[in-house]
Amino acid sequence: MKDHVAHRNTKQRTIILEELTKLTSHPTATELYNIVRKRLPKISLGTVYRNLELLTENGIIQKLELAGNESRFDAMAVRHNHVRCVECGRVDDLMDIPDDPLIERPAIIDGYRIEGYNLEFYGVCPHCYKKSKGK
Amino acid sequence: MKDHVAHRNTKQRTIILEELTKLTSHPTATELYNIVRKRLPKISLGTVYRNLELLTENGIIQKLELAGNESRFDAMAVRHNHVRCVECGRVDDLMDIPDDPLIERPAIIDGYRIEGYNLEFYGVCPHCYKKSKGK
DNA sequence: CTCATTGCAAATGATTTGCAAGAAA
DNA sequence: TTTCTTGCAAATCATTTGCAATGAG
Repeated sequence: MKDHVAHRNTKQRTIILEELTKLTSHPTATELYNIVRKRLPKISLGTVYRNLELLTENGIIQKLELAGNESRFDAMAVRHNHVRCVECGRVDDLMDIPDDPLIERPAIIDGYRIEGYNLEFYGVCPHCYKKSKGK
Repeated sequence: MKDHVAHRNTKQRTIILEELTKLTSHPTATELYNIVRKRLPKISLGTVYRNLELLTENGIIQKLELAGNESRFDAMAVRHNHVRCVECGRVDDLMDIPDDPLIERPAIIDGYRIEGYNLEFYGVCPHCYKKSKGK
């Protein structure tokens, strides 16, 4: 979209990407904002949103738009699936699950030019399962 | 959740379900509100939301929580997949696509008790494709 | 009578945007 | 310089909620 525009290397952008890369927790924009704030106390949440959007457009990071939930961000650009815990909301990677059966689908269904799909598993994470057994 | 509570048959609830059932367009709450308002001019958007939620909890209708988009509602309670047009936002049913390959997955992955998944295709609908060719 | 439900308005929560000041290139 | 970016605050958008009044059973 904006391939022709010169993007500048700002301190903010660099640190946002650095901190996101350190995390495997798929933070929300606000969570990442709170982390980045430790290094850049003056940064604003709006800047975090703008940069995450830009990095996503450039394919450097991935935006996980979870059904009915706050978006989360993933520094791993390689496509892979995710599981969301219905209890605590955490999101984990599912590297083992191949997404091939869906990729094989025809590119045109019912007249639609299919561009892709969103697939998201949900369930109870090990931690919350352990807690619920304690009841 | 509320199986023990007595639900009352209100005019509002009846008409909301009636109108939703007439539609195959998977309306948003606001779209349905505007339709229902023709029969019940005093109804409020909040009432529409509350009833759609209740009907969903009771398994009478389906709430489609689309990644990063407004929720839409479907009077067909039988599970089936959907495609969303990235141009105009409309959502259509995909009755032909079986979702079996995913159902066969193990119930526990990486420690997660998998309860289900959200799968949503996206692409360009026939109508928008026709328009874009005209450029 | 009771209490689920409604209409209304205000509140919430996530995300976006307008704008003047600041900083890359 | 030029113009992309930022910080800040206000705006937006979907959805939820508090509350007094209403109505179904």
